[in-house]
Amino acid sequence: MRNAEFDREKVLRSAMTAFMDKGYGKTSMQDLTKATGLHPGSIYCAFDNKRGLLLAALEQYKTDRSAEFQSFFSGGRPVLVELKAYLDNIVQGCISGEAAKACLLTKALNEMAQQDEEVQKIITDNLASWQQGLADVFERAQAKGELSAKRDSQHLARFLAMGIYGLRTFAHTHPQGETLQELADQLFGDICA
Amino acid sequence: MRNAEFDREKVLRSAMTAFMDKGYGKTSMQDLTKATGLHPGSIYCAFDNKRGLLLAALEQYKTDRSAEFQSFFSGGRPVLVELKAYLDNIVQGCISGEAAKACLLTKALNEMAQQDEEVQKIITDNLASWQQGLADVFERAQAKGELSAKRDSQHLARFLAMGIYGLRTFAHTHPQGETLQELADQLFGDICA
DNA sequence: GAATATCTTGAATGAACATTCAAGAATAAG
DNA sequence: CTTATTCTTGAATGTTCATTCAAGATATTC
Repeated sequence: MRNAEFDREKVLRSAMTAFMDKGYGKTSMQDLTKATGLHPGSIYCAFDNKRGLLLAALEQYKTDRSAEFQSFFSGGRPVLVELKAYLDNIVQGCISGEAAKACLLTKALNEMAQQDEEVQKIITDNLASWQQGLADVFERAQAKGELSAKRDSQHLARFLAMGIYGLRTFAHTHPQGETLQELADQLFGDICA
Repeated sequence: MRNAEFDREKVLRSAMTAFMDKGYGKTSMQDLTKATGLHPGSIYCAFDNKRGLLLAALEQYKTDRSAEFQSFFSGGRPVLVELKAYLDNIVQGCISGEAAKACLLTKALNEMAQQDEEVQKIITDNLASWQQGLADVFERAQAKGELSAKRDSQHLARFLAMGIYGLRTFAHTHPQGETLQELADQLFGDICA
């Protein structure tokens, strides 16, 4: 007997950032061995192949981001205050340029569209549940009377999701943090008016 | 003496769609010879290499989209009506799924970010001039009294550009046309309120 | 119509890549 | 300590890819 030596979470997180930096296609197996510290054989033993490593990384990404989301909306403060903090955090991520200014999901979605149906389904499912999370937030804000119930929470969530997608792409063209913060503030204001 | 036999514009347009379908990296030279009808040697003679073909395709894309933009804002109708038609046209493009629902610029930008500085600069310059075009439209609407001059035209253009980027990414996850049209209408309404 | 310049063709080249595998190393069980 | 099991290692494999180039084809010029 003998146990695997590597830390699965650490490996998946480094694979994640490698994929985010270069994209799935341009990330070579050599890049991945360097990033993870694993040798090719170990990767193939643990994850089948490069695509399997992507799938596992996506799973880990989902776990990590869900936890992050929960921590932002723990309920200690007014819902809209929590939402504002969440948005500001996204803006900061765009500014710092960490991991090519894109989340793994949207980056991979842009790359894989119409090429790998299974991956695409995993990604869109993840994004849909994130969007549902936003809808729940709006629902809660409306239930607590912080937000007019005139607009449907699902509508609001869709619009915010669209705005966040757009913000990330916009960040690629405008690295200036001030402009991004302004846009995010306007987005927040339009939704919570 | 002898002149080149192929139609440069046709070749570049087919290269454009090939790059949009698969992305630059995953579009092989074989794909490109099939799409353009040119043999490898001809491509290398005319465009130096695969990257050169991308650069030329980007140039053609800029020309084509500029012409399209001008045709939408020719001035025959109220500016805001023209703008609405322009937005609806983008929504239709997203629905039909033509060319992976993304414009070549944003698709390539997502793929090349932090990898090819020259290509990135060309793309961001193109996007900046498109955004300036939108700002000019808002300026004109304000000058004609169709739109309140309270908000800066540059601000409005930034917000609309962000919305359109977001709409395209959103379309990847939600193929339903109804939702996209709703989002576009809300975006238009928020801006031209 | 001959000469010349240029373009076209597609097989050949070498590099980069994902993947495999057999040998070696390390741990656990007896 | 010995044996059995599993993990690790990294060179080898075969494929795919961008790129090159020399031979062949075609148009223009004189």
